[in-house]
Amino acid sequence: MKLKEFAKHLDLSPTTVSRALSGYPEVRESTRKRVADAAIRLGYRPNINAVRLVTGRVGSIGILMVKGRESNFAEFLSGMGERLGGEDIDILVSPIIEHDANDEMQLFSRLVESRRVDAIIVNTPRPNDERIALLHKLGMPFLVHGRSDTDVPYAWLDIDNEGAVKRATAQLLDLGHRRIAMINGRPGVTFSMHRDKGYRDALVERGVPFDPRLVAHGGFTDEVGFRFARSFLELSPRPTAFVAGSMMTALGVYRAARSLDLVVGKDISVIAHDDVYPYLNADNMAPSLSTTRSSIRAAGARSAELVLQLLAGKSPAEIHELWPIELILRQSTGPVNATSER
Amino acid sequence: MKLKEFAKHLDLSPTTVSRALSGYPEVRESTRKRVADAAIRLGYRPNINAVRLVTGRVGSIGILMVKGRESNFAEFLSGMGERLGGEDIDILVSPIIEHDANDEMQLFSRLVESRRVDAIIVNTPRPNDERIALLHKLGMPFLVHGRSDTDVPYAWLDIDNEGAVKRATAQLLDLGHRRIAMINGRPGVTFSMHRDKGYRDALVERGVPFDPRLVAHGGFTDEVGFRFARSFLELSPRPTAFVAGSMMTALGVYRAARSLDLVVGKDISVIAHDDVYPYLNADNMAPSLSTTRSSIRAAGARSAELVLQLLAGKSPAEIHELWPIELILRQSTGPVNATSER
DNA sequence: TGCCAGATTGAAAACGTTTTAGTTCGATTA
DNA sequence: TAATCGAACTAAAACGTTTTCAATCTGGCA
Repeated sequence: MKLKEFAKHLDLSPTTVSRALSGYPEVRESTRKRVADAAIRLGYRPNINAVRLVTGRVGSIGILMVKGRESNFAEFLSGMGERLGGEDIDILVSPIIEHDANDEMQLFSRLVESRRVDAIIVNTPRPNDERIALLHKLGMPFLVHGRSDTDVPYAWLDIDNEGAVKRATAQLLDLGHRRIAMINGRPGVTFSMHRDKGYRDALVERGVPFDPRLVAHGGFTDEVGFRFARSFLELSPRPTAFVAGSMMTALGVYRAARSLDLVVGKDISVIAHDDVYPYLNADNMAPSLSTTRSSIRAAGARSAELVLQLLAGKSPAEIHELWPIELILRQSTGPVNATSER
Repeated sequence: MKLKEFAKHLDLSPTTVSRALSGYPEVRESTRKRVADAAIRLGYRPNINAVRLVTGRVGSIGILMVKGRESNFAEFLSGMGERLGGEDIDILVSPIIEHDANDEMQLFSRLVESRRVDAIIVNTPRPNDERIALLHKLGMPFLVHGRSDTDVPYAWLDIDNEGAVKRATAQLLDLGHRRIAMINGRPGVTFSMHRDKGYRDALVERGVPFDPRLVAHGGFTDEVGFRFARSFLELSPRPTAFVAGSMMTALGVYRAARSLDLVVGKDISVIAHDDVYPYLNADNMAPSLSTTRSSIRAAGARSAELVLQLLAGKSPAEIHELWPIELILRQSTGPVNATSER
């Protein structure tokens, strides 16, 4: 059913019908009602592509899905979904095969130049991220989940990674730990660097020397957590505490401890960052895991909201949100244990 | 840069330029090359919405994201991405807030009637799924990931859940287990029913009586696995083996066992279904976990391929794929242990 | 030379809306 | 009474492509 045909049914012009459905003021209330009812009854719905062409607005937000970053991606996405559920706005997911910076830039250009999306969400930025420069140059509204380090003004939402890790590390120092291992995220991305800084700052403040051999970088998997934890625990003297980048990494650390007959919470302490997955819960781990906690789903929901504000005309320079992170102590942290320092 | 302007630069008509870029045969090779080069140099890209309007093709595949089903969703999505990476096709994710069947139907109607997508993927179907009936009626191409039980012809890709669970259960029976608990997925969806059937059939074939108290249904979370496993293990006599619906559930079972000082692989046996997540690996669990294994990411990739075939005109009735599942035995399964039967 | 087929190219219609620039009509104002 | 105004509506242009139909050009052949 096309607009023209539908309008004829109603004995109105397409103009009036279009205005009635879009809620313009210059149509009589009774007419509007009549149109709205008929639209439902006859099942008329505007062809979205015609609308997009003529208005220039697309009604969708683009986001890249990079292989290997999907666990967080899903949570973030469904957070966006929570906010966007009622709105008439879709999420356009552009899959990207390799994490090849060039490919990614191409994809952004395509998204922008072919007018597929009204705005874009950039995730896991690096310092001086060229994606940010590109989008700024192209004049496409965008929100960065995380932060970069660049002259370009941009809208962002980030959690206080530095503060969180600093607090976690300080907590472990307060418990008497001096050899604290850090299993961080992939190298080169801003959030890993912020976490590194939080870790070092905490050590420096207490006058504990920084030992680069106790810091590792890698993806957020059980496997990575296990490997690094094992190799750290083979050092002599070995670390008595771990700061882990994710729940998955922490699972690996737990496993490494068990494999060496060490008891988490007694022989070694662990604090991990918890992105809050629906299927895995820090309280439920054995022993329960101390965490710095921040729901990535909430970040997704808020990001969607901020994008809407951006689209409503708010200046990117006014959109900067840094979320504080709570530290939740559970059973995986305890005072340093003399027998375990070997 | 618009087509008209771009064509003027080249001293050609819009017609010829359009044809050159779309690869029609009636344009001279030298002209095509000239156009293609200029397009890159000048950064011309057709306005996708104009193209969509005039061709009626949209170049995107729709999929609903239902809250609470996201862990598998991400893997499936990134599988789709693997296949769609090179194609000029996007994935449109429609978030849906509540798992309210009515809402879901509305959303499907919207997707179809406003011409946002060329095809739709339906996931986690129920028997006699009304979504399938709707899409069939509306004439929208769609692929079901999983199976329903309906008269409507439809294209589907599914794994052999029934066979997998039957084999897993049979294996446990072969090891001498007689009281085998089953922690299945959510009730009412087809795949859970198929798994239930596989479980029962295996018991029946060996003449072991079916005990409904040993079967539970729930979401695929650590929490659910733990709760059910605990309550099963408090039965008397308690089960000596578990069939778990997912890796997450299995983590919960492991935890329940540890909490009761039972050793997995000796005191109790566990076989779980592994959807193959990048961040959690059956080999890496302690003890390593026996699984029925099928990559949901691979299913996503293949689904994308099948949708492309559907769009190329292949009949839905010809698209039926049932994937066999391998059973991989690791350390979590062992012969029934006399001391553990209490 | 004149004609024809095939190879290229172009003009204009079409896609289905929204929006601009009116038009109509009754009520209000001077 | 004539002019003005505002409310409600409409005709037609515009959005940026693809595609249909037609025109032109080229070389081969009689």
